[in-house]
Amino acid sequence: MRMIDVAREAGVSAMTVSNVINGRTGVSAETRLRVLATIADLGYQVNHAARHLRAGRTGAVGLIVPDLDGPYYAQLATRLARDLHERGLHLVLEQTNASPERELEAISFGRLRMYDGLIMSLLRLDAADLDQVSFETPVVFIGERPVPPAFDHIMMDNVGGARLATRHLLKSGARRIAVIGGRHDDGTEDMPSLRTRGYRQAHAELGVEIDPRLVVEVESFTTPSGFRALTWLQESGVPFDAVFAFTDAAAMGVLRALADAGLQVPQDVQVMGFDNGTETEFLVPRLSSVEPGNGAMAERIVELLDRRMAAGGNGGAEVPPQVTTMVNARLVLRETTR
Amino acid sequence: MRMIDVAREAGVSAMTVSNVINGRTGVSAETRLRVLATIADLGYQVNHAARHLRAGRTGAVGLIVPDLDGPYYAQLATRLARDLHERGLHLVLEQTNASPERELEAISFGRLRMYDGLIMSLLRLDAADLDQVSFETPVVFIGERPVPPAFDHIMMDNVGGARLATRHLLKSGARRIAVIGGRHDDGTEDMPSLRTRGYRQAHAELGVEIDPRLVVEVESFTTPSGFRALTWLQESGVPFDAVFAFTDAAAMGVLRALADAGLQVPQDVQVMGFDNGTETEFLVPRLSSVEPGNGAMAERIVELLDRRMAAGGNGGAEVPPQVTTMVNARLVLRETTR
DNA sequence: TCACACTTTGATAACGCTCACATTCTGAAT
DNA sequence: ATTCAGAATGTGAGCGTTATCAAAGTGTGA
Repeated sequence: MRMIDVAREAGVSAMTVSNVINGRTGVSAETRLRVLATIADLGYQVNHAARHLRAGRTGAVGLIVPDLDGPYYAQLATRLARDLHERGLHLVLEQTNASPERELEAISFGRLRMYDGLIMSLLRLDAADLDQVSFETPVVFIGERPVPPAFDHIMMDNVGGARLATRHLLKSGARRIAVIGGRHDDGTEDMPSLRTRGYRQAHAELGVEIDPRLVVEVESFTTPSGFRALTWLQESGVPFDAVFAFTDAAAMGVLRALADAGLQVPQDVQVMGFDNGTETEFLVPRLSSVEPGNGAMAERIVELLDRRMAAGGNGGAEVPPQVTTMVNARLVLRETTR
Repeated sequence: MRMIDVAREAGVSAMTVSNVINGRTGVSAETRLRVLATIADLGYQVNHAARHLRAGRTGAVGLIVPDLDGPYYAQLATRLARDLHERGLHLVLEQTNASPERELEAISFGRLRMYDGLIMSLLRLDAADLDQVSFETPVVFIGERPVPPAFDHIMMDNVGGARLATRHLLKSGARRIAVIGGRHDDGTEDMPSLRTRGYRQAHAELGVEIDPRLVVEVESFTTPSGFRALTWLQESGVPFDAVFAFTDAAAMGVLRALADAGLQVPQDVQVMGFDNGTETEFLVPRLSSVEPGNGAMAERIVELLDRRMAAGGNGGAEVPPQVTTMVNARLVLRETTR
């Protein structure tokens, strides 16, 4: 079943059928109706491959994320899929497992051409690696790795959110806030560094000293990782009266480790997460968390991508690249804080 | 940059380049090396759209699931993506939000052609709806909805797993086991009915009566749904000494509701989940669960799909459709059971 | 009646690849 | 030398769509 078959049946040319299907102007209402009826009649469906080959459009948007088993990206994917579906686009998922090779592979030219647009969360690659890649495909980067200036980039309000969370803990009496995923050096502009910066700012503002032993670096921000980090901290004998975990997933591991240690939350130790995922509401005890504006962020991503897809490519003069930092982080206080 | 450009540069025809790229026989080692060198030299990448149009292959496998924000499908997707990647295939995700319209849309002919193969988890559609759809694309169904006999179908050991779980609860002294997601009628062959059947079998074997009020039907198997179900049960005043939730996600909601009610787990009430997701290990208390053989299931899915993709289509005489029921369900006992 | 603008429709040629088949080459057997 | 099998390589067509531009149809004013 090809377009030409529909055309023959409707007594028009393939071009007219194409025009009807793509909503182009220059088709009389009468013809349009006849063609539409024939399409419905024959149950015709366009061949995406042919359209892609000829027109260079695929109708698919790639989302490249480090993992999907954690709650954060799965929830982001769900939101994005919904928003893109409204615009007639598909979401195709690729996982990199946070490996630089897989990140590079995912943005390789051949792969890129599979998509009309790309939403990419980098964890390992940085600007230098990206410079080699010439993006004709519109891309929106999310996350905190530095990105070449030609690209759209959306970041959470990491500093602000972390500052807010830390202020709250300090004001509620905590004086020794362990930070799971923090960084000792403030050199890089990645998520851990930025959130640590907010943590430090809040301490500075309220005049509280930070014991560097409270800053626990971790390899990943998963639940097992959070569990291990807190177990290690506990065993190392450093006293603490609050824990700020840089993701909800890690906070879940922290809660588990605290329960194992027989510590009461929030009486003995307060706990704060980051992301405000749907699961926080159901943990025991319910996790207080930083809501970074997840819904607004997904909308903004799709909006930026749409704009750039309409324009054609990245860094064009017509559509200057946007760097958006979400600024609406707020706290959602539940049972793990006083 | 086209294949013909590589061919010209290497002093061969496009067909030879194609043969090299696709690993076909009939190319001398010398020529192959020269072509490969030229490809690397020019940085050539095949155009998937053209290949797809001409050869009818896409290199992509679709996974159609009701949701991704819950842990179960996200973890399944992660496993599948890994196994498929090993075979040079992509995983493309589509969510149906458990709506029949979206399920039908996902298996519509036009969509199907985007994929070399499809892994489909049905929740709402049944055999009658599927009969209308002529599948040329290889499909493997997962989950418990009945499926036309022409298709491959993989099911968990629902009855066995539920029986195992219920036996354990009964043997550890429970006499009033609430079942979240159970079915009162045993008519349909879907997941809730099958697991309820295992629950009934275990009771029959050990000669324990079931109070029908303990069988709580739910709309979905999410955490909020589990929470609501248990809250409702609690408020309705029906006594119970154990809860068997048909998914870990629902069990998580149950644990939260029990904590709200001030009930101790497992002293007052034992809790058992199903799926043995990665999060069970970190809940407070750690959730005992039925491990249905998730890893083996993902492998089996890919294996079946691969076989059928090699063969061409569904229900062919050469490759008779397989209905596989995984039989290796086992219990993983943690802290929510005695 | 004719010229002219404007709207609607159609013919043709790609897009880049691979299938089917044709051709050339190699070396051993006759 | 000649034949021939088998391996290596090339030729040409066409997958289904859409961009371009040409052609036909429609109506208006001189």
